Amino acid sequence: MRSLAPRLTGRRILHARFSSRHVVRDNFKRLAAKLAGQTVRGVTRHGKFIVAQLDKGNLIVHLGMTGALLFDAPAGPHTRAVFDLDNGVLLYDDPRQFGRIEWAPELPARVARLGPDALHISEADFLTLLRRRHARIKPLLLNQSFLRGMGNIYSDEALFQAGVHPRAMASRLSKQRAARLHRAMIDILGAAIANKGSSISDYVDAEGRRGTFQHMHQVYGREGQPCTRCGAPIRRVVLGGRGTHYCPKCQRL
DNA sequence: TCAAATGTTTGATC
DNA sequence: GGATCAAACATTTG
Repeated sequence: MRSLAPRLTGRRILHARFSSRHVVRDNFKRLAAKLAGQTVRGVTRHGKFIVAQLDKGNLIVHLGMTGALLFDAPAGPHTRAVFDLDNGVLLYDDPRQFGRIEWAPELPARVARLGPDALHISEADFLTLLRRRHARIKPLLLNQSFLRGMGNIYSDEALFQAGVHPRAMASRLSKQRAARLHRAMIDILGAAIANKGSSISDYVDAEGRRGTFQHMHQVYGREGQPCTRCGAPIRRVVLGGRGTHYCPKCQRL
């Protein structure tokens, strides 16, 4: 977002073309026709969705797990969309094709009706939401209908910082622990943004630069390595189908 | 060589 | 309605 918005806002889309049925569910030609000649009036974020407001309607992009929007990069084997702009070319690359590109006159319900943003929810509201849920906290943090914006890495890191076990029941968290988790989410997301994200294998921003937050991970990807706080080996389990990393000593159930 | 892992969402099923 | 799990896909790693 930080590198994308300044570069894209105010630009005109001259022409667009697509090559992935997975990423683009619409008819390619129909979507291209919707975009041609339109100017980007603004770029906003709705949880993990990127929304470019056009003269008419919105171009909605989700990067999935491996998607990337890149300015003036050479097209490669995983280029799924090409946007010719009046100031260069914007590519959408996505090896696994879990990402999505679509156009809509208004935000579709599944984008508009996500939970509150993890970066903006108040401590009191967060506590209220947690109280209503009979679910383990880690998978719940990943549920975008509950809270928008948290991904797998940052959920593990926030739970570690807050000292909360990933299997803890949301509704049973004490007010103090919920407050610590709220603080940790905002801290972790803020630090990750400041460090331009976590480049595990191939994540890059719109200018093609890798992030550096991966060097600051305390638990994610550190299975078997000593906890930076207590020295106990970091454990990896699967919760809700996602790899989950935590310190069994610092994060008690 | 092959099984398992990877940053996400959805749709089915209970 | 809510919780849980498999599936969509390509590539890397052990």
